[in-house]
Amino acid sequence: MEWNFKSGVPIYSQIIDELTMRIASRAYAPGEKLPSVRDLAMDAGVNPNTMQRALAELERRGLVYTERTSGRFVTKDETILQGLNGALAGRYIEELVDRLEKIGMERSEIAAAIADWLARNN
Amino acid sequence: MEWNFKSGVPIYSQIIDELTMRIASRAYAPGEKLPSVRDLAMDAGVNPNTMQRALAELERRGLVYTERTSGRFVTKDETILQGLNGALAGRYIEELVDRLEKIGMERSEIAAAIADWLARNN
Amino acid sequence: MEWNFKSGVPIYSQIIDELTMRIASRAYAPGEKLPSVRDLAMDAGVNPNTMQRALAELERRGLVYTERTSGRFVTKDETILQGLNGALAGRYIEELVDRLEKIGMERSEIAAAIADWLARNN
Amino acid sequence: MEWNFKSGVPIYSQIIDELTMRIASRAYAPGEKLPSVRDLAMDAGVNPNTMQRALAELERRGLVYTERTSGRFVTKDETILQGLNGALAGRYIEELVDRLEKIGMERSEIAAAIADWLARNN
DNA sequence: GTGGTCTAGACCACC
DNA sequence: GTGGTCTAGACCACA
Repeated sequence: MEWNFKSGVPIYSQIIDELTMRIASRAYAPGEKLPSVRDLAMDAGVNPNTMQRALAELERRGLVYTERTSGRFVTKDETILQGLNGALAGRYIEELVDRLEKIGMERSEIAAAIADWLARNN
Repeated sequence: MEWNFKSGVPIYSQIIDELTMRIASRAYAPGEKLPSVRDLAMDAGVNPNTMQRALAELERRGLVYTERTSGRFVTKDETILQGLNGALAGRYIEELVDRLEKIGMERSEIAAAIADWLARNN
Repeated sequence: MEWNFKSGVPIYSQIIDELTMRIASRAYAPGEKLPSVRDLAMDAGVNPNTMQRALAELERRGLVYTERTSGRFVTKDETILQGLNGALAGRYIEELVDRLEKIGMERSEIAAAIADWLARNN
Repeated sequence: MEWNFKSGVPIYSQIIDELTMRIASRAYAPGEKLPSVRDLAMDAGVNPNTMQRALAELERRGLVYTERTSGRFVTKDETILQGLNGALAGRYIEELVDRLEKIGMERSEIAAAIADWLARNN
């Protein structure tokens, strides 16, 4: 697993994104115990407090839950996990469209380009 | 314009990507004179040698050309600029598909999700 | 049992309140022997002198009595215990009304809100 | 204004409660600029980070909003402020009922005691 | 000046 | 060992 942080964006926010992605992709499976805050922090090369902050936010969003003395676990709520996929997909698609519009493509061209790409790389 | 570099990826390569994007999006218009290497380097907060290396590569790719005594200019070759758009678009689309596959979506779901998104955000 | 002391209020006074509450709620039953001053002090994390002062005041109020050689006991006088309930209830109710007035509610609104709450949580 | 913190309860959480109360009571009026994080922190005798955390939570709840470089302001959204009153009132009433039940009173006695108190102190 | 982020290091409760 | 809280102090962007 790689932890590449862009400058100019809060690290804790990038951590949230990365962990969200791992949960959505089931790299961290539902019900699975996450590494400890300290381990995750060391792995990512950040301060435990920073990792703690990211995990607290994930908990607020219902993606993980805390078992006081034994650790944090990925939610088993499939409703949340499904919604997660939809939300992430939407964000990613929007980012693509933004990028393509930024280089001057119209919505119709974008749709065509994607359809074309998918046809050629199926 | 922002210069946010990810760690773990060669800076000069990220510079190439950024400048390519600016040329493709016509932020640097065809025939326009680019800022000096020194200015670009300072702006990006990198060593001038690094910026020089990136520009040399762009020149090799035909995106810019050097006027010996007066500086570097964006190519006016529309064929190249058009091809650039296609290439960039392809890379972006591929990245999206990768991301969506990473969170467990099938090609068919991906196509559906994009079509859906475009329909809802037209 | 928890002993959480607010700063800014004399500890012995908070101890009196807490013990009064325990007696009113029959957590310390009528006629029951209280723990020793030293034990109570250790449990509350205060100086034995402080606990002693609080117990003396409870004795003055007739809530406990001292059996010279065997310790302190909760009063068995039901009149006192009943009065205690009334007094405590009055204090609690007053505190609630104060709080609600502090956030801008009128007496009539307060009465309505309480009635409403009791109806919904019966 | 007093800042008395109970031990055993996170300070930032008590700060949230206190500030919520001040907003609900219009001690901090809608649209009013709050003191700076640093000033509030000094006033409460806590670390600025602790105050920051509390304010971030209030912002998440929509009670305050941030104007990047000029400070934090109380929301002007009357809907939120009204809802706040209801929520706070509910919490306070529940706490009273809990207390009275703890000293052995039945719901019917509680209702009677409150009605009685209000009648005597109108 | 403002809010926001990050780190380093401490201490606590829980089991 | 686990998560949670708090402090002290630094640095940044913004206007």
